[in-house]
Amino acid sequence: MSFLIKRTHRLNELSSKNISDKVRVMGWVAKVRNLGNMIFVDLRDRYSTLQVVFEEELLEKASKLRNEFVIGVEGVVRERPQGMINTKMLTGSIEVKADSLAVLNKCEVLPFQITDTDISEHLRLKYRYLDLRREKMRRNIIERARFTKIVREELEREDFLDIETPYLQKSTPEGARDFVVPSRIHNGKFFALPQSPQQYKQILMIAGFDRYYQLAKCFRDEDLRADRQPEFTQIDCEMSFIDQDELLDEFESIMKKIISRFKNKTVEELFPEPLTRMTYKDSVDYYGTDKPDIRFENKLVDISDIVRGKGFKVFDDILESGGIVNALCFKDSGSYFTRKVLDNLMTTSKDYGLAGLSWAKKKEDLSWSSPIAKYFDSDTLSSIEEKTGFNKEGDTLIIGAGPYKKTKWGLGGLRNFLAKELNLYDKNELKLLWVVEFPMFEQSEEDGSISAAHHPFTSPFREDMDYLFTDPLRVRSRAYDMVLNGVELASGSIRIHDPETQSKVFEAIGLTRKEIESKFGFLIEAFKYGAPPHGGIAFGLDRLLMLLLGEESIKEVIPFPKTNKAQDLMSGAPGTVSDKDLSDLGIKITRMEEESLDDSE
RNA sequence: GGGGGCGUAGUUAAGCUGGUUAUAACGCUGCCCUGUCACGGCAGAGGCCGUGGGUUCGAGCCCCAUCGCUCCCGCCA
Repeated sequence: MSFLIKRTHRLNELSSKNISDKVRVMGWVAKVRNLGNMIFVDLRDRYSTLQVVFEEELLEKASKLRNEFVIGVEGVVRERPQGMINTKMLTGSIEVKADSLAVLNKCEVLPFQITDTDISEHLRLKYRYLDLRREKMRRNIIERARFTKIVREELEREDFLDIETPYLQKSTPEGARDFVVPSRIHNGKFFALPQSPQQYKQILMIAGFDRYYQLAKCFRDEDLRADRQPEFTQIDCEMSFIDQDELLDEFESIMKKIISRFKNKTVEELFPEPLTRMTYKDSVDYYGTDKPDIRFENKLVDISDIVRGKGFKVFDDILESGGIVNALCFKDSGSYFTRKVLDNLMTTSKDYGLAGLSWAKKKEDLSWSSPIAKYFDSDTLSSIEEKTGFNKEGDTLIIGAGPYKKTKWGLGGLRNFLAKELNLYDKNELKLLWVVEFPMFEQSEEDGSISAAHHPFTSPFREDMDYLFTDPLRVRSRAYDMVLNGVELASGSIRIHDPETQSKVFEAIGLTRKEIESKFGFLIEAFKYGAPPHGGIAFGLDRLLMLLLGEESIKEVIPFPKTNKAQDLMSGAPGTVSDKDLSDLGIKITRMEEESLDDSE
């Protein structure tokens, strides 16, 4: 190619300022429009798209071009003729008249068109490199980079220090299943990939790096969801010499700045108010979840005391055995809640773990249309109206009754479901809040065992310490979540920093002294050498981006995600390893599914 | 581990109550076309209807099994 042209131009650099310039451009053929004696090619690179025009002696060569060929073109930038300006294109007022054309690489018949929007996820993941050429994915990947840059800048502005922690760690007994890595040098022993850099970041606090952050890859060997991948990225943070309120203030401010900058808005525009700090108890009471979506009101209203002993046996039996009766009021929703919808809702409610559901609708004359109204006198009905706001024509009341937890969480699920159906919120609104005062422990429904609700390094409320062994479920923890539009965005806690408390908590979750020593001995040992008070938080980067970009799945913001069966369709991972590697590792496979023997796919 | 949805040309879909040669759009191949930008026109190729079994005179359609993808529950400190 010509030595007069020093370099290849990025397509977004070219504009009407370059008219008459001789330029070289390279990229992919996005579209060919062959008019016979004139061929237009839309050329695409990472930055933009540009129309290239082929005429005369280049016609024959250009007529062979197909979608996704990689080409290099030298030519002259010129203005498009009058009326031929494409306002949808960044470079729509200009074009390049080609003087020469080099086909740098051809492209086979594509498994899908780059411009297609409705491709099966299977194909997209198998040909991820093609998928990533699509406009939306290209934008998402670029936006991800822009976002992490803002994250780093805002954290570093507050003196957070980027420090790496190891990927090969010790396996821990608590929490999710570990991805395990066998050790060759120590046959029979294993590393685990980190579920989070939790213990190392606490050690960093003890080492004196009072503000740490890391964009840390984390690994959990659990089943996948639309918002869950086996490896994902967290904005992992830890800081010393703070109490919970200071920490929440600090991260509230940082996160508001990060999101606002990313959205090109001011903090005042996006988050005019300080964030609500809702207790876990209130969150469950009013929203039936620990991650409430507060873009819409519709709180759960407890009407247990109103209906108690009024002669409706179903409710009375439930209340007598310690259950509750709760209602959800949807204003002006009569046209949605047809008889058919209400019947279907009975089935839907079972998906959310509710045993049953009742309902009431306000008729034109403000009387009740409801299968249960006949059991109650008018005083009771008006008490319910007063407490729930069920008072205008077209209002609908959804009533659930049963054990406390099941009923709250069930109605909470229904609340989200119905809000979506009824379009009760603005999709573009961002509603952040804190949920605080989580319980320290939770009890397994299977075997009744006690485990840490957050993780066992979380500091319990000092005033609840007395219940640690007598009534552990009553102990509250200094753990907190940041919630965005009903999605858990971040999770953190003030940590334990003295060896005695840490040992007690390990004991409370049933670890023996020996287990504590072998798994966490180094941490307890470290606490003995001047551990500062500290706490931290970790934000799910993928989830946050998913919400900010309006995507439904984190696969849309991760360059190379796994399928729901935790496979990489492009590379075929996971695969088998050679017998030699296995024997080096001292590993013998005793049970192997037949399909995994055949690694050819 | 459990439940729901989907599987038909390269792709996205249609295919009625089981009935002739399984449709369409985009893509692909060839020809025509000098201002297109969803270019247009003409002609054409392309299918083990995921796979295996069954019911039936007859199956893309019904039944059973199986595989794959996907969503949800369990699980995810």
